[in-house]
Amino acid sequence: MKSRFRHHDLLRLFLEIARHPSFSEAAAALNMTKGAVSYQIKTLEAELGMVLFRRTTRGVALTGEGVKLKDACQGHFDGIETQLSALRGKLARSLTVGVSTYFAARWLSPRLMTFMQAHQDVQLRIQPMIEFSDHEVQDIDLAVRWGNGGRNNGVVTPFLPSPAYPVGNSDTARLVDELGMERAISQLTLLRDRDDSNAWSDWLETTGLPQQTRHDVLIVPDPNVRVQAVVDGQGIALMDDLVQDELEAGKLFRLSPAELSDYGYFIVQPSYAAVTEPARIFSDWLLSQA
Amino acid sequence: MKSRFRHHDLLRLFLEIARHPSFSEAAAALNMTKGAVSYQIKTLEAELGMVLFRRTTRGVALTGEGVKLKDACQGHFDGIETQLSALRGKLARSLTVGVSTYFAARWLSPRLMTFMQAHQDVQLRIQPMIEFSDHEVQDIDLAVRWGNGGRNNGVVTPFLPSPAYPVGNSDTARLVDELGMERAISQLTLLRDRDDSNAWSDWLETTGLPQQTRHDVLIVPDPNVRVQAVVDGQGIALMDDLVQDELEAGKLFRLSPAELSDYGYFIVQPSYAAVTEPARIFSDWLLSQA
DNA sequence: GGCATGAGTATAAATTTTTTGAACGCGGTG
DNA sequence: CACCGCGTTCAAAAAATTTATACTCATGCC
Repeated sequence: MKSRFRHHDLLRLFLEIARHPSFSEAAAALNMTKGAVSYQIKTLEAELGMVLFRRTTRGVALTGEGVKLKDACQGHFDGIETQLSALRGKLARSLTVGVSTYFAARWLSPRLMTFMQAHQDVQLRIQPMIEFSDHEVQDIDLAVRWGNGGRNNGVVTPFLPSPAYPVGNSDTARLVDELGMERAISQLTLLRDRDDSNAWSDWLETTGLPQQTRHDVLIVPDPNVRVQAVVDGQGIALMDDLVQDELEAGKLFRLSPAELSDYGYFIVQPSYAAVTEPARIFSDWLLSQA
Repeated sequence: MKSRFRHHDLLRLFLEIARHPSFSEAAAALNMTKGAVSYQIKTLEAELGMVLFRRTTRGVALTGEGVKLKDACQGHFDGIETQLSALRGKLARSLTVGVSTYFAARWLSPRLMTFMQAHQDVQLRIQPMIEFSDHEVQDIDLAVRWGNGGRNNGVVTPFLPSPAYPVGNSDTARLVDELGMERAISQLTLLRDRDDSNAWSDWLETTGLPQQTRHDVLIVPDPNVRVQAVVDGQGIALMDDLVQDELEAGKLFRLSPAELSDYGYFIVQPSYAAVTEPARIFSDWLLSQA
């Protein structure tokens, strides 16, 4: 238990040195001094309790034990390095992007083809993501988040401004028409995206309407589900221009001209993830598409 | 090419740390501080350009990449360590002893059985050795050499004194009888064991006979061959009591009472070889048999 | 809700390991 | 017989690792 796994680098170095006919040549090839090579091999020999090289005045040659050791290890180290570079390579060309299904379906999907064609070498995975906290357990390299940019840990870059405004179905819209927003809102369920989201209170502040402590708020984290809930008359929600289709089809109605103008989509580079080349590329592409 | 193979120990350490649910626990198990563990993993992550662990406030868990890396390396490292200990184990129980065929046949052979029986776990190999310089290329752990102990590089232990005296066949013996040693010797070929051996000149000095520069010396390195050459009347040689059989059979005759009393057999522990357990055991056994 | 707990991290100092650079000894070569 | 190239050695320097300590943060327990 005294020495804890401290000889694998030495073994790897030994394999390299064993390829040369002398310590001096090996040292030159490896950018070391011959003294260092001598020291390292001496250390390894002591560690293993065997003599690996026969020293002569013209150079060195492996002993029988040296040859056996070389044969025993070479394959394994080659294997490690092969798999390592395979992993590195695969990693260097793959990218997992966390997005909501809402954003994926309504904005990303239609444009994705152009990215795929321009960067066929990038292995892209679109990972559905509801809660932000999910990325921590899903090994996401990059995320696209909706909101006003706050409350994210990582590097946040705004890329697609998309003001949010309240929408409702036709019945709701009629109610707002009849009673006016201030009275109607007290009768409607406010659909929220997160427990701690302050989107509604931000919006109320924007309009000058009174803040209200309410009990009937309903939390529907997934925007697609939230849209459907609104269509079904479950309440009203703050949505953005990505519901264009529903607005045009008459399934949803904008209830107020007031909007949260600083809301939109942000690229989040999680603080725990390394900034890989594909992440940069995808990030740039997103910005170019906004 | 900047970093030369300096991450295999880190990988091995990573495998070990990955077995624990937290850096703190891993650190305790490995006799390190958690700071050291944190530092090492950070180093490895930087080296590989990937994040291996997800850090939470309760501990750590492997990321997807961490799992892949672990799976990729575990087998290879296990393989290395298995083969290493196999090699170490085999080595620790094997022993190659360099001896002349002469000594092997006439002294060692008859006694070897007792050693084999007493140490059945030692894998013994008797390596024929003519020239001393041979051991350098034959990975010999221990050698038995004849002579007066000089001219060996390594630790030399005298173990079997065996004075050398001149022997000849019956014709030669008769010649010496008739002419006396001093006159006879000038007519006889002196068989030598090595080019640079001074056994004959040592002997001549012992007897007080004049040194002679001669042209007809014949070098026969192998003692068995030398014995045969003497029997065949090729000349005279300095031999020891291991030719007892030939003396008793009347095939050889001792030509003079003068002998080289400091000659005999020596155990040589080559300076380049590690002193292994079996080498020590065999060495002790030799001494006990003398 | 406050606060002790245990996790990973950060930092600087201490310690250990490795490398360097300049002898040196050895042995083969011209 | 001097020279050259090679491996070794040694002290000093440099680099790496470990330690000790403090810090942040989320969790769990009153």
